[in-house]
Amino acid sequence: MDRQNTDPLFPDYDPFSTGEYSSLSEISDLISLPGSGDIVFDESFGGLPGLSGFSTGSENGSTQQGFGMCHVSASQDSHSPKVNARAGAAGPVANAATEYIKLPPNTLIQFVDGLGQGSVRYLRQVEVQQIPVANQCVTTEQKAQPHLSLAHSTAGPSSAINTACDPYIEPPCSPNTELSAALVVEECMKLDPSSTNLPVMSNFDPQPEPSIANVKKEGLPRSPSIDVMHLNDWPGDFEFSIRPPADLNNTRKWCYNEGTKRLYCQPNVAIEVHVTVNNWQALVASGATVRLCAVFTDPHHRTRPVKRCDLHCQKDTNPNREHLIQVDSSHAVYGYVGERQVVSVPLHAPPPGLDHLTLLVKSTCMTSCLGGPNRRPFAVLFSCMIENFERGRQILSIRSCRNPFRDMEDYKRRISKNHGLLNSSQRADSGDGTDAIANRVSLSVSIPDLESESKSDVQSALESIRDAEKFFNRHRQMLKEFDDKDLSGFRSRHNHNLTGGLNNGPLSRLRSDLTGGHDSDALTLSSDSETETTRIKRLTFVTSSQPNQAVPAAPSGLYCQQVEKKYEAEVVQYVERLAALDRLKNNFPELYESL
Amino acid sequence: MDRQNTDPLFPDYDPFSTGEYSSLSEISDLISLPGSGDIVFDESFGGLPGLSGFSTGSENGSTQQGFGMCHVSASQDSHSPKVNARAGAAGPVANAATEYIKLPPNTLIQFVDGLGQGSVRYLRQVEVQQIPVANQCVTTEQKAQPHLSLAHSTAGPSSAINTACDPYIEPPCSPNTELSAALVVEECMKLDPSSTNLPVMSNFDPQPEPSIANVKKEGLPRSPSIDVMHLNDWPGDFEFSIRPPADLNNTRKWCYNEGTKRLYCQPNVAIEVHVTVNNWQALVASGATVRLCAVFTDPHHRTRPVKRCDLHCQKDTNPNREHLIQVDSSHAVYGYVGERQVVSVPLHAPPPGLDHLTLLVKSTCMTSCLGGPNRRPFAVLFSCMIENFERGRQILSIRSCRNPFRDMEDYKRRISKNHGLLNSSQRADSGDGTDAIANRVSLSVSIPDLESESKSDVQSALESIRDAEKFFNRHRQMLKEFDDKDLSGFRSRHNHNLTGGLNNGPLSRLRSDLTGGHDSDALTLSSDSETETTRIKRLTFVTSSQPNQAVPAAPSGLYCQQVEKKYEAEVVQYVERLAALDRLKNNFPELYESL
DNA sequence: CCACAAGTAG
DNA sequence: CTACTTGTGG
Ligand SMILES: [Zn+2]
Ligand SMILES: [Zn+2]
Repeated sequence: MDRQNTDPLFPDYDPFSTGEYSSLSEISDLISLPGSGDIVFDESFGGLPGLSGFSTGSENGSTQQGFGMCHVSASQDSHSPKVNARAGAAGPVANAATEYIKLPPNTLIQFVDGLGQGSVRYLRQVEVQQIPVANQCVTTEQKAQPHLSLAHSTAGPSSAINTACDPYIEPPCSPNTELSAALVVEECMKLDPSSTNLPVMSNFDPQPEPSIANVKKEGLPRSPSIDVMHLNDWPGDFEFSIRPPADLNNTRKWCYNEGTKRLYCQPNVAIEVHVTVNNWQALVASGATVRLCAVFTDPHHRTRPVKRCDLHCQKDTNPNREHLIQVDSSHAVYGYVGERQVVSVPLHAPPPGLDHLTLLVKSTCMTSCLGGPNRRPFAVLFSCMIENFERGRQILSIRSCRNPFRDMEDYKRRISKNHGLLNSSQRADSGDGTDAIANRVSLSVSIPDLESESKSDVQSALESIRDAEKFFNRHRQMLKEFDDKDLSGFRSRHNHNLTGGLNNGPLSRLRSDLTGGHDSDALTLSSDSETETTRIKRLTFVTSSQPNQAVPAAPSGLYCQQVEKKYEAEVVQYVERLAALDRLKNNFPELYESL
Repeated sequence: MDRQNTDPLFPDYDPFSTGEYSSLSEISDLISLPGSGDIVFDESFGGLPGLSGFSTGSENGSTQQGFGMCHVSASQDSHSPKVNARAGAAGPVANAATEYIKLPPNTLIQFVDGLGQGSVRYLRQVEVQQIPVANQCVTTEQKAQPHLSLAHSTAGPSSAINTACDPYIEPPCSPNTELSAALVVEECMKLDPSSTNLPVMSNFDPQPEPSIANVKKEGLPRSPSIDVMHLNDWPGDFEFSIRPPADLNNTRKWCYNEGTKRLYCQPNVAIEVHVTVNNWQALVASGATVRLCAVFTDPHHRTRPVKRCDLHCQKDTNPNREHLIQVDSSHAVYGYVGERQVVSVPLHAPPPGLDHLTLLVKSTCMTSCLGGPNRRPFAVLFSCMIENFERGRQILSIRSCRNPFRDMEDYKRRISKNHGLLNSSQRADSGDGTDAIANRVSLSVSIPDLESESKSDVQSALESIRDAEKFFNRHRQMLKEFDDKDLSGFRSRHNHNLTGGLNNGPLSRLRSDLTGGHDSDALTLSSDSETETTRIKRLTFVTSSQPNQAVPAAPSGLYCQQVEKKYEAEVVQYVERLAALDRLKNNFPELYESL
């Protein structure tokens, strides 16, 4: 995976050029690994194009503010130390099971452990492999040596049950894995992820009796560290839950995808979110609040706080203008937990007849805002807080954009297309589409025999349709360019003829060319239903050098189109596409109508 | 022209809602017009969505920094005062001769004249009409009452000769017009611009003898006020001129459009610009410099300084990081003229054998940078400065973007397309393209008879080609959606059958549908050159209910394609497009090859 | 260099 | 809602 520097402001900076860097073993000497510890990537690292930070869970297993750490495990082989860490790559990251990014050279690595700290500038590029979540985090040489569990309390987000969450959000994983969604840093070497797979320890624990006082507070996450590593719904003892707007949406300002559980909304448009718990009295009496906090769903940016972009922040005049996520309520309290913006709304009993509270939640920036979310998808973490302890959480994935409906549809399309392409993406591609004219021949009706094909029927059908798309795409492009180029060049040369030109001038020649000479050249099209009165004067299709010929009579119900032989391939292909579509319409109307 | 609020951050704010505002006459009472004066729109005005400022020339007739003023002329009728002003509307503005924008209500208007100042909040919406440049600025009721010339010196930019400039740049206009490119504010009333047109006073003056000392400095623009209202080339006494990179460009980082005289370049990529004068000795001896200053080409933003965007400015670490336009030279001096960033490079004699100096000019932001140029095209004003007097100027229109080549081509395309559409845009459009299937019929071969058409031949040909484009576009879109939707729905329902399904299962049914049932249904295609060995097994085109029929023999050189009658229209149209293209290729190869 | 993403305008 | 614009990624 070659990642290029595409930063518009530093086009000449190549963070991944090779040849001048020392080896990883040099690094290991420099930092003289003491066995295990943490590596901190400082701000300068985060400022490098292509990478936005580096972090890992700390010993207490929870979140990390700002730029993170790498947990370092000393390898048995002292010559090839390995680093367990999370790395953040800027920009969208594919959901592939295994993903490699590269660390730019000259990254300043600060090493921290119990004995003190040091720093080292890492000079050589390195690849970072993302190990799928819910797999144990191990290094290559360490033969699947499972880390011992740190024995978290049974309560808390990591012991959640609800696994249905946004696809961007990693499924819940065992708290035993000290570093979930971990990355293995190693020197230019890719691992087969299957070799490092470990069985997932699913420690499902029965919920204790819901109560305020009796809960073991040591086991609950304390407020100053929001656990952003486990973005799974966790109703908790009080069955805290949120209900996104699941109903009538007459405006075009937001929409909700039930399948992906993602809310698409325009910025600064408040969305109703219903909050329910199982014991309003107890919670209200205890001063419980709902705390909202934005978190990047992508694990690579998980540890970075989600902020507003500078531009919109400056334009805003509200006192809470720094806050990306806001709640339209006079009771809303805006604050910070570390660098993370949070807004809290005290719980109060819902009005009689209702079992839920309604929060008017809005995002004040767009997911795409540069300098803010910066195209990184994020979610809002709804936490039920009692005395600064989190007693339940719910995730609402949010995409704040100008065209919510369009984007939701586009997303669905993309997903289904990716699914369709998954198994057939490796086939030999017919024609690379560099030259519309020259390649047209190669597109000629080379539909493989489906009967003897080893590929699945659906795949073959899909490829056929995809070919059709390419085909039309190419023609469209050609015509477009023709249109543009033609007239710009043409008009400049023949501009004097534009009005009142003679019939034998260049323009009339063009006209004649376009109409095929004169109407008597036109092929009469045989058709048994077209009447003379409805027939429109048509352009002819034979070249002017081709004399008109008698048209063979078409069988009833069929239409016979005569064209020059050189057009045969294209016409065949075109008609084939038409027919395939039509057949699908007839035989799978439910599929077709969904278009 | 209804302009809607599309600011993503204030979607609910409607600056143009009506019904709650007082009338313009109320305003007139409040400000009690003293005859004439200036109205100042403050920062809060500029912060409103849809408008970026309001300004006019002051009494000395030159530029205005920051938010500008309206010159107010008391009307004879005291009940309807009129305001002459320039208004700046955010966002791209069409180049139409007459353009209306609206002033949002509650705009704070500060009135300033010799007697003092006052302010008023203007409560009612107002329309502002842009009068084309080089027209006298008059108000409606004032019957074309020409302002007396302020008698500028004959030297200076406004008396320039060179009128060849970027299309975005307004042509030079007479200095007599106190407010060029002026706007007339009036209450919800549009004017016929022709009724206010005044004859343009073209005061072309012979150039005085070139010299340093003898020039009448009072007539030359002094440095603190850069004249941005006349963005035309003005070589001046010393024949100051610049030459953009007119030659070999092997990189893909920039390009130059000779026709529009616009430079397309990536940000932070230095471009060679050659500077020539007719007397190096005199200029160098007098300490002359070349001063570069960015100016928005659009008259609506002309008076606003061009700045870098905050994001890129913050990321930069150079001392000159605030400067959008930079010169790669150790002699470059960065400074400000008012709010405008300028960079000056002292002139020195070119090396022997050369007649020009080379400046390495670069833009550090993109034209599209939000918070900076913000998609507003700008140009670099090259001024030959001697003792803070401008003695010559040249304009270089610049577009700084990521894909210079693509954008240049796109621009050419757009221009030529607009030209092509200019006279035929009012024709009844066939099919609005909302439904691909339903509208396909309406697209059926309705090519008008070119012989009897009153439109020009070229226009007709163009329309035909454009129709073809639409046609292909529609098909492509349909196929694309079909592709996407089809498999997503299909796979979810038939996923269990994807491997090892029986031949009579749903998949085999789909396959059969796609292949037209079985191969024996295929129409054999009559063609006199296709051999059996090269023939590829084809999908069939008739529906399964349609029995196979004998294919009529095609005439030699022709190919006969039989299809169901319902496909007739589409096939006819398709073939027609093919043939039209081909004919153009044969008869106008020079046009075709330029594709 | 192409396709996609996503804001913007009519 | 459609088309266009324009940065981004492969
Ligand atoms: Zn923003
Ligand atoms: Zn910028």
